[in-house]
Amino acid sequence: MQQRSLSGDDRLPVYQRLADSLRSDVVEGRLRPGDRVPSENSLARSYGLAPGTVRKALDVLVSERLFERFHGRGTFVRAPSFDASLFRVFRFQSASGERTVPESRILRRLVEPLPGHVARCLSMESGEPGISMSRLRLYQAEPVLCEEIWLPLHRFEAFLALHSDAIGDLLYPVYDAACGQLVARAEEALTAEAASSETARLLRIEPGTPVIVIDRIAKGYDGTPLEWRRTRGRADQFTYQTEIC
Amino acid sequence: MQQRSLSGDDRLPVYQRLADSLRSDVVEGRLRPGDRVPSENSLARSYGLAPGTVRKALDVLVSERLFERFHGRGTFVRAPSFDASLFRVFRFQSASGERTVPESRILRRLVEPLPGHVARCLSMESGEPGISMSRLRLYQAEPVLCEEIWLPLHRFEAFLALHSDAIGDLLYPVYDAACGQLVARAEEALTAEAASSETARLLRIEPGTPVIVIDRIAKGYDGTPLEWRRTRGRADQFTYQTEIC
DNA sequence: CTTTTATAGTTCTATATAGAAGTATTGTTC
DNA sequence: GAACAATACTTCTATATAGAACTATAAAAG
Repeated sequence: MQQRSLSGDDRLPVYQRLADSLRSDVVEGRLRPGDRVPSENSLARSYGLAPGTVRKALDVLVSERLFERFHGRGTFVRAPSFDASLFRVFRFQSASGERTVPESRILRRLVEPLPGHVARCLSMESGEPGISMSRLRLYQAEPVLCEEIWLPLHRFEAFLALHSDAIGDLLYPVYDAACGQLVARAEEALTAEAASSETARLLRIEPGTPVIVIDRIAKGYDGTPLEWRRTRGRADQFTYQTEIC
Repeated sequence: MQQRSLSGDDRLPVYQRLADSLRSDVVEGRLRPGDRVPSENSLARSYGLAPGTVRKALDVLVSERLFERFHGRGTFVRAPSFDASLFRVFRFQSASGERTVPESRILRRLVEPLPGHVARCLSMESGEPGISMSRLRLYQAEPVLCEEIWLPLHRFEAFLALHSDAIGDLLYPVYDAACGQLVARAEEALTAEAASSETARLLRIEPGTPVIVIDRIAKGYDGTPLEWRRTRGRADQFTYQTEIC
C-alpha cells in the first residue's frame, strides 16, 4: 500500500481531484469494467485522506454511472449496457413478457471509403477506409430492424479477419475481444422518416410507411468515436418513454 | 423555531425520513415552487440533527430535482420546466439560434364525455365529463404542432369561464392561477405514425407523411393525473437526443 | 447618491470517529 | 459433507466540528 498523492489543479476540491484520478484509472485501462475498486478505507489510507472525503469522491463517480456500489460487497467499475436501450425503444417481448436480444444476421461486410457524414461523426476524413456492414435483426424469425454500421478500419482490422460464425448477436463484446476496443457510452439521435424501397423490402413493409431512425455514435472511455450506426425499425413497434420535470 | 420530530417508519435511516418529511411539505403545499427551504443549520436545530445528516437529506431531494441549491444563497423548491422538453424534441430555433415558445391558438374548447383511453390515463371513468381542447401551435406564422388536450372537468371548471384572451401560450401557469392545479411532472410516450387527413390539413403537409406523436400525462405533486395531451408534429422537424451508457 | 467596507447568513469542503448493516470466508460442530 | 458460528471485510449511517467560499444586506465613507 504505497502512499499516493493527487495531481491536477490544486484549486479544485480534494474529492473532485480524487474522482478525476479514479476516472482516469478507468480511461487509461488500469481499471476495467467489472473490476473491483479499492475499498473506501484503503483509498483513504493510501491517499492520506479522511474516509468521508473518499466517499464523496465515489459518490461523484457512482452518480456518473461509472462505478456501482454494493453494500457489504464493494465498489466496482460498472459495465455499460446498451441493449437495455433497445428495449426502451422497441417492444420486443413475447406473450409471456420475457425479453430476448433480437437475432442478428450480417448481410454484408466489406472495406469502403467513409462517406462524408459518417467520417465527420468518427472524427475522420471523408474517403478514409472504413468497414461497412449491413445487418438485419430478427425477432421470432420476423425481420424487425435493419442497420448500417461503419467502423474505422485502422482500429478494427482484426474484425475483418473474423469468420462470420464467430460473431454473435451482440457486436460490442466482439469489438473488445478481437480488437481491444471498449465501448463506454453512446450518443443517440432519434427521428422518423418514410420507408425507402430498400428498407421496406428488408423490413417487409410498404414503401412510404413511417419508420424510426436511430443514429448512434459509440465512444470509448476516452471519448474517441469507435462506431457509427444507423438503425431503422417499424414505427408501429416503437414507443419511447420518459419522465420530464 | 419549534422543536420538530420525524414521523414515519423508524427502521428507515434518519436522513431518508427527513427527506420524506420535506417532500411531503411540497406535496401538501406547505412549500411551493420558488419557495426558500429553511437553511441546513436551522433544519438541523429544529429537528435536533447533525448538520451532515440534514445535508444528506437535501442531497436526496436535489438529486430528485425537487430542490435546487445555490452556494451562499440558499436551497429552493425547484419550478419544473416543460417547454424545455419541447426544445429537446423539435427544432424551433431562428437563424440567430434563440429559442422562443411557439405561439398557441386554441381552435376548440368544450365539455365532452371522456373517451375510454383518456379516462384510463386520468384515473377516471369512461364517459365522465371532461374539457376537450384542440390547439394549434405556430412558429413564425407556420403551423408546426397540433394538440388534443383533455382535462377532468371537476378540477378545471374555472378554466371554462376564462376568456380566450386570458389564456397565453403556456397552459400550466393558467392551470395554477385559475384552478389551483400545480403540474409537477409529466410522463411522455413518443411514437411515429402516418399523418391522417385531419392532421395533414392542420400541419399543411401531405396525408401519409410521417408525423411524431407525443402522448403526455401531466401529474401534480401528489401524483394525481391532471391533463392528458397528444401532440403531433412533422417528423422532418424532429430529433430526440440522448446519451446511453 | 455612489462606492466601498463590514457583517451576517448561506452552502460547501474536509477532518475525525464510532458503530450499524450487509457479505463472504473461514473454522467448527454435528 | 452439511449446517452452523465466528470473523474479517465491505459499505452505510450518524455525530461533531472548523473553516472556506459565496451572497445579500447593512453600515460607512467618499
